[in-house]
Amino acid sequence: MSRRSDVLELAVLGLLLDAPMHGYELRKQLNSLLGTIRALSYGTLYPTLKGLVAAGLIREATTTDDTTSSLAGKRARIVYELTAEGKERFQGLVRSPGPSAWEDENFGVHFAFFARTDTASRLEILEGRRSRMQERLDAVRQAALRRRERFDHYTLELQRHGLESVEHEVRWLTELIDTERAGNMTHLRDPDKDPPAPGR
Amino acid sequence: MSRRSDVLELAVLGLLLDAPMHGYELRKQLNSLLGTIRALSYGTLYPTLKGLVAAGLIREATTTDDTTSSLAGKRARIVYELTAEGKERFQGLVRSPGPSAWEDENFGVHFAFFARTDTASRLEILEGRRSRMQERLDAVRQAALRRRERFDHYTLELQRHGLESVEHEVRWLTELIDTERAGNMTHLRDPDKDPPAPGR
DNA sequence: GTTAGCATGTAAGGAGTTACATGATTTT
DNA sequence: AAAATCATGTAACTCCTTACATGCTAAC
Repeated sequence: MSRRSDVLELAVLGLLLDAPMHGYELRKQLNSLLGTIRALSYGTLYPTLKGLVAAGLIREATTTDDTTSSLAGKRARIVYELTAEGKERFQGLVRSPGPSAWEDENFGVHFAFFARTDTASRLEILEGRRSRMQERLDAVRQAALRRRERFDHYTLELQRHGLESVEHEVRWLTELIDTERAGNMTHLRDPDKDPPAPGR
Repeated sequence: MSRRSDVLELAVLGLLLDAPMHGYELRKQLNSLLGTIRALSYGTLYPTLKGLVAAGLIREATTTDDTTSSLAGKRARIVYELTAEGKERFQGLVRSPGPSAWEDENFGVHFAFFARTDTASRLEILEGRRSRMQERLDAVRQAALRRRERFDHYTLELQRHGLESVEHEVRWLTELIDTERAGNMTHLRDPDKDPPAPGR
């Protein structure tokens, strides 16, 4: 039970799509993926994994592979891999993201799996995110106009820096959108037809 | 009961220090203060206010002031004001911030009340924040070096933009720190001796 | 006179963390 | 042999949101 968030589900499935992994390793990958900003705890991760197993999206890998060292079937670690349903679910999550994908907390994760999607989905997320950011710009600018009296030097400085950061992100997003629209990603293959070579 | 977070307490006390207010108004101020990023809900705010009253830090203002319109003592709104203990508590929070002040969620609130502090406290927060940001830079850079293989184009792009943003913030912080150290804030008065004129 | 905004509140629940508990393996 | 790190898990708790419930006032 205990409904897990879509973004965590997406992240776990996405990582397991690249390679089967056990929980501990998964957490490290997850934290480096999220840019050391969010540090997901075991108290969240392990129950989530159990939930995903119960939902039939992942399974415990029975294959006792000894790629790491010479421990034969000791079963200290539990390696998880995607089921067919899990792969489908991942495609579903990554292809029809919905508004939550352009929230601060979720955008990064969706972006990180862009290589697993198509141009349409990428554009949906990038453009949604840009709209969000532009709304934020408008809101702050209007607030600044409405009452400039009650803000002291520091508050104004904070606001100014905030605006600058958001403007910077908007420019970045615009560049990415233009590149996607142009479609001349000569250095990238279409992940639908020809998925990029996995890690090792 | 229900221990409230220090940052929320700081924000509420800080706003009430400027002017007594009722909950609804407080929420709007709070949200514009936090740059429209966090939208604090009533479900958090009102219980917090009750908690602060119970703790003796704020009180319901008995003075039925009719600055807004001609509603005589109808008691639709509950205007809160700081007690002497509340003012002390605010000074305590703002003067000895501790490590939590340079976290993402709290830094902005502390910064917004810089005008109510002294140079030493400001520098403590600014320098702590800058250290945090530099640690983050180091972590990402090392992660990028350790395994450059398994990152695809998009992941790298996300990482690059993240680095750029954090570098931008570090430069900003450095400027602010230099200004504080130089002490030539000629356009600002010392808030200890001569607090800046409140809103209206 | 009804819609929109002001204003206050509560109950239930979501999404996570912290702290704890356990044991195996690797390094010093 | 001890310390560090790997690895898995649970229980309690925190902080906050959502959804609901209520009533008043301003605008159209």
